[in-house]
Formats: sequence, structure tokens, C-alpha cells
Amino acid sequence: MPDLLTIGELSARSGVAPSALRYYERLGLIRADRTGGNQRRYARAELRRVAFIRISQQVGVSLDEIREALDSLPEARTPSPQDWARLSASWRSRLDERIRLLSRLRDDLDGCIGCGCLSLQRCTLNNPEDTLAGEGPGARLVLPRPTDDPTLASSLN
Amino acid sequence: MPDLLTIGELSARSGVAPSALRYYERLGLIRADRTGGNQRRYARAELRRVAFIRISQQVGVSLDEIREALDSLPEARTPSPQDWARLSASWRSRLDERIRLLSRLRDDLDGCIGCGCLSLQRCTLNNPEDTLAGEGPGARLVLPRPTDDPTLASSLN
DNA sequence: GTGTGAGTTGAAGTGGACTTCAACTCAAGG
DNA sequence: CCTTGAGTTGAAGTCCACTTCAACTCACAC
Repeated sequence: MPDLLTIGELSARSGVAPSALRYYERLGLIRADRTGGNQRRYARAELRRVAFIRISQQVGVSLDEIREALDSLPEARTPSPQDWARLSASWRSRLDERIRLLSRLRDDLDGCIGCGCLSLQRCTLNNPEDTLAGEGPGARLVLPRPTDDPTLASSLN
Repeated sequence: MPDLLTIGELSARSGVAPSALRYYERLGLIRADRTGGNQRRYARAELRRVAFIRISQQVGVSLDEIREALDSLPEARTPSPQDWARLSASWRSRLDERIRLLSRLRDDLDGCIGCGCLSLQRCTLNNPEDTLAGEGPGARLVLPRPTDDPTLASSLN
């Protein structure tokens, strides 16, 4: 019934390096039982956690946020399919947003390639939310990572 | 005709911090003239470079690769719209690939949420290239970042 | 029992992309 | 002229997600 996995087995089955698994454990993302000789033994359920972690990273979520999400799982019992579904659904909007952003970038890039502007001068890239037209003339860059500068303005050429 | 920008101006117009602009310069991504007093003065064309850098980062390209791309621009003359178009087009397939991956993740996640498996047990997440079915029974994770482990196998439950 | 490959630890190192700091110098308005 | 905000430098620091290392110990097939 237990059927525990060694760190090497979990690593092989998840595609995550043992060192990374130990790291995840230190961060409180996964847990392991120990043998008498202090070696880790993972319940099969941990495989799901590792899967969730890797998927979440793909969506662009930090390990810290992933930990928070995993903390919301019931401790008493093995998480149910519904528990996992709830967690997965919680990333859905971020995934949508990320896809939307990249698709837009692609479209804009196509447009820019067509006209050769690329400079973001006229294309929608300038106005991430399409709502900044009032703040002075000209272009504004998309801010990929958190940047807190709302005072950008003016044209490129 | 020159109409040069100070680092503060370039920062404001690009949304990139001055420290980052200096960093880009150290890496050879952008360049600046100097005043008699050793202050940077940027030609307007640098704004395009910064735009290209930020767009490229969005696509998931490292600064090192961006530098290589920028190095392919003509040094003698100000890059033409065609030059920029060529560079932008060079990221297009990476952008497509990234979008494809995320879209697929979304679809799979939807499926998993529906069935509650999330564990990647049966869904396509397991087989990134749809071609690994022969290598032993069971699941395989998508490998988001370079991982060189082709020996993963077995089921999740 | 012994050899070997797998596992253990804490500490330190890596790489990417910047930011912060201290100690200065410049540029421009009043 | 003088003040003040903007700019300069190199070195060091930060954050994230790990990896590497040395020095051991375990587990298990023979």
C-alpha cells in the first residue's frame, strides 16, 4: 500500500533533479518520510505535487506563490481530484493573460514587420491597456516585468 | 538634427531604469555618445534598440542572444526598417512556439480540471512531442527549462 | 561481510538581470 | 556664483532557482 519512492525514483519519474527536489522540500513545497537510515521516501502523492509545481512554473508562477497555493491543500487527507482542480483553475487566468499578451505581441510584431516600424511608434504595443493616450504625446513601451514608471512619453523618431 | 537624449530621458521614454540602460551598455546592447563632462547622450535610434530589447525579452530571449541579434545590424548606417523587420521576424518562430506551448498547457489544464486528474496521467502534457509512447509505460513531464534526462517513466498512481 | 551505487548534509557557488551604494562631477536656473 | 537635481564610476549586493562540493552514510546484491 505505501509503495514509497526514493529520491532517485521520484527524480526519474518527474524529470526533476534530486537537488531540485531537496530544494523544494526545504522551501516546503513537498515532503518526504524518512527511513531508519535517514533517507527520503516519497509517497506517490508527491508526484502530483511535483507535477503541479512544474506546470505552475510554466505558467510563470514563482516557487513562493506555488508554495502558498500548495499550502491551501488539506493537510489531513490526500488531496482529492477536486482539490487539484481548484488549484489548477487558479492559474488559469494567469495563463490566459500570458497567452493574450504573447499573441498580441505576435500580431503587433507582424504588423511592425510589415510596415518596418518595429519602433512601436504607431502600433498597439505602445499602449498595453489601450488607455494611455491622454498622458502626453507618443509612445510607451510594454512593461514585461514589474516596472513602476507611469511617467513615460513621447515619440520615437 | 542630433537631438540627443540624456539617460534620464531615455529611461522615461523607454520605461527602462537608468541602471538597466548602463547595464545594457556594458553588455554592448546599446551605445551612447558622451558630453565634454562625460555624461551619456543617446541618439534617438537607441530608443528603437531598447524597444527591441524589451520586446525580445518578452519573447523569452536572453540578453546574450539579443546582443548577438543586434550585432547583426549594420554598423555603418542607422538600421533601416527592413533591418528591424528582419530581426523581429527572427523571433517570430520562438514566439509561435511559446504561444503554442502555453495554449496547449491551457487546453490540457482544462481537460485535467474537468477530469480532476491534474497529475498529467493521461493527458497530452505527458508527451510534449507526442512521440514518447514507446519508452516504457506511463507519464512523463513537460520539461520547461532545459533538463537532459530522457530516462523518465512510469505512472503516477 | 563487502563493494558499489544511491543518498545525506550544510555551505558555497552559479547565472541572469539588474539594483544599490558611496563618493564624486556636471549642467542649468536663479 | 551657487545650489540642486541629474549623472558618473566600480564594486558589491540582491533575488531566484537551482547546482556543486566534500565528507560521509545507507541499502542491497553477491
